[in-house]
Amino acid sequence: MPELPEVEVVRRGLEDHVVGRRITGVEFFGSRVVRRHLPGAPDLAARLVGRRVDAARRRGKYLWLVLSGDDGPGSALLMHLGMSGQLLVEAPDAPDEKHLHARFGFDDDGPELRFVDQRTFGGMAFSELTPGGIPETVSHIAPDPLEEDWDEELVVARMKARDSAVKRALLDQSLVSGIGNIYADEALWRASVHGERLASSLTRPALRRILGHARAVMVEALGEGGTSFDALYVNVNGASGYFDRSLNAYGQEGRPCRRCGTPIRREAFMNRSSYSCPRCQPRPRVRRD
DNA sequence: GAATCTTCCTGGGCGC
DNA sequence: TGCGCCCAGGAAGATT
Repeated sequence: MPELPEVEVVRRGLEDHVVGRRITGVEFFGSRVVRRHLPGAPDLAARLVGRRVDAARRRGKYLWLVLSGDDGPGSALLMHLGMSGQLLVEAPDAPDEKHLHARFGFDDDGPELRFVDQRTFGGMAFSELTPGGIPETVSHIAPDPLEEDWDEELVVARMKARDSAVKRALLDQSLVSGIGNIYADEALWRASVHGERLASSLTRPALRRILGHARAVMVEALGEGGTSFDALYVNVNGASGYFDRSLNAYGQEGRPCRRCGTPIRREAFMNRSSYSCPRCQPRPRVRRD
């Protein structure tokens, strides 16, 4: 599924193939893809037609296309890929995908942009931008570790004040964005910390280490993800090479830990799964869910 | 106000 | 073969 590195690959693809082009046609298939745009699909389409795409930006797993023609901070088409969303740049005569939800045509009659989503957790909406250039509807989302103005010390301080499990804090997008279940497990494995440890019980250096590992693993994934996509195909492919070769914990149940050889365990956590090494990442004495 | 839980959704994989 | 169930995931909104 698309995680932050994959979303960044998509953003770069949009920068290459969509920015600078003027939208001339918009089609939505079904209403679910625009469920966060309360005025509905016709309203969203009307807001987009005739607008040029000036930039493609990202925070965490949110993507947005900055639209031309506004005074002030501007406006954008905000998108989230959810679990299975794909943004594809394709020839207009290419066959429709089974789970096609939206199609955008441009004034140069070149490749169109399509939003395809099997599990329909993804979606899009129109949003005004704040003076800082962030869509208003996601202004509560904290910066992600790959942003230039990422303030690690601020995040460490806020985590230190958290009376909840450190993995829960890592997944809280208002604290730090872009870290999903996979990268949370990988960062905690690298730091040799169990995800149910209370964030407030960890030392500041330990929290720094965890955040540093989260950033590092995403940078490494971005490096690999960036090479596995065709230039004309803005793709999202969670099953690409990186996941097969480089994961140390996530999805590795029963396989030997690459550090100590102990079989990786899987545990239920927050209605999903957590993977960790029983020896390197001992569970805290008092379990917190 | 903070922390936690529920809900949304589809299709692959599995057991029977 | 076909049916039913479980699981995966992010984030908004509801609940504690």
